[in-house]
Amino acid sequence: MKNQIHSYLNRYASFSNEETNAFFSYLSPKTFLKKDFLLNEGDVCKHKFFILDGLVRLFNIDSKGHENIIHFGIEHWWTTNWESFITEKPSLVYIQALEDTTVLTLSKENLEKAYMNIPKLERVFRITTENMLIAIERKNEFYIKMSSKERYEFFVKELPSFVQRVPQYMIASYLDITPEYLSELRKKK
Amino acid sequence: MKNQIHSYLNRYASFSNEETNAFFSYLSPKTFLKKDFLLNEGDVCKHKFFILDGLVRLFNIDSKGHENIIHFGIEHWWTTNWESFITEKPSLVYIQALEDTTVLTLSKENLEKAYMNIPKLERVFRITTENMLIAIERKNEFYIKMSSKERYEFFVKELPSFVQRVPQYMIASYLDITPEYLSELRKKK
DNA sequence: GCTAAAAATTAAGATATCTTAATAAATAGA
DNA sequence: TCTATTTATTAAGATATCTTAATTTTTAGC
Repeated sequence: MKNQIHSYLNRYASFSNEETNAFFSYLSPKTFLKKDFLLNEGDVCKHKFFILDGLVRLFNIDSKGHENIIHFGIEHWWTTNWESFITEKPSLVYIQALEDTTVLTLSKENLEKAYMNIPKLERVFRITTENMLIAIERKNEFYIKMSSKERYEFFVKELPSFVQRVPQYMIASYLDITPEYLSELRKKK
Repeated sequence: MKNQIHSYLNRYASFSNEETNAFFSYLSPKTFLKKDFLLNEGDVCKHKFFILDGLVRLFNIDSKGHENIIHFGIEHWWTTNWESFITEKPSLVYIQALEDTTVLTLSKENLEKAYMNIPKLERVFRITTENMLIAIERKNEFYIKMSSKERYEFFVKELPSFVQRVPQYMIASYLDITPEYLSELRKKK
């Protein structure tokens, strides 16, 4: 567990064991059962979650009562509702475990303390945020110009493990396709 | 000019005049005429641009020869092709001035030096990157579930100055609508 | 002010995707 | 193993959006 954190930090700057320990002390492990909510709509998101094991989805419910999945999160990803976490406004989205999921939670309070005590962390999170930005932009660019069918094929090719672990109707939601139409697309193929 | 930078930096941490000057020394001003390219497809993006005055678009050209606008950039925004800048791979996109545009350029080399000499900058860019992430996610969430018509109305409401400064067919491209269909939508309204 | 180029509109027909509603298949819990 | 619940499929009709191509309007350069 501490190893995972140590190697994570050292990808972007050099951290001594003491520094890793210091950062680790700001984290607390927590387990969520399948279907538990890591974050509820309306609550302020006070944590970042580093997923050690499991799978979560971030979604909202629109005016028609439909769930729209915005992201999935899996092992070794940080997940949070950025907007709520940073602005401290109530979350418009839910984060829910799709499998039993173990995370390390990092509160905003602790994160600010960590930045103060270990300034090098600014660099780590600056870089990981940049990487996230790239990932999101890349996804957008691909997805915007692909048809529903192409999006699905791309998803299956790039993220086959999700196809195993996530029900099809949730993948449809993530790809912004109705489950019925996705079903048709799969038949045609 | 230096003022703009000083107040920009001090939004996120406290910088002395000396520190601001030090950062400023890493920047060089440059002017692009309307239609000039700040970045060409195929080139590695070696700079971030802080726009002092003017307007640019970031776009690519798809397999059918159509231009797809991904972002606009205006005064007081940083613009760059993140993916190419960070990974140092050839850019898949163009950045082009839509008006005569004055920028401060910051090379990757200088940025790394600046991070070394003024570590507080890590914090500034960590925070601005987070803000960008929020902005992109917010845009995605809104846009994904809006119809073409709603997207256009939202754009007009939120960014009226763009409607003045950018030709309609480019707004259509940004909103992922054909110019013909946007024209119909405007008529119906 | 005139002309060429760029931008916007119009309209008809084509297509992708959605909606609804019913049914079938798969899965989880007792 | 059985039953209830969840998930996936099917099909018909509706709709949003695109494609193409021609026309009009606006803008920029001389």
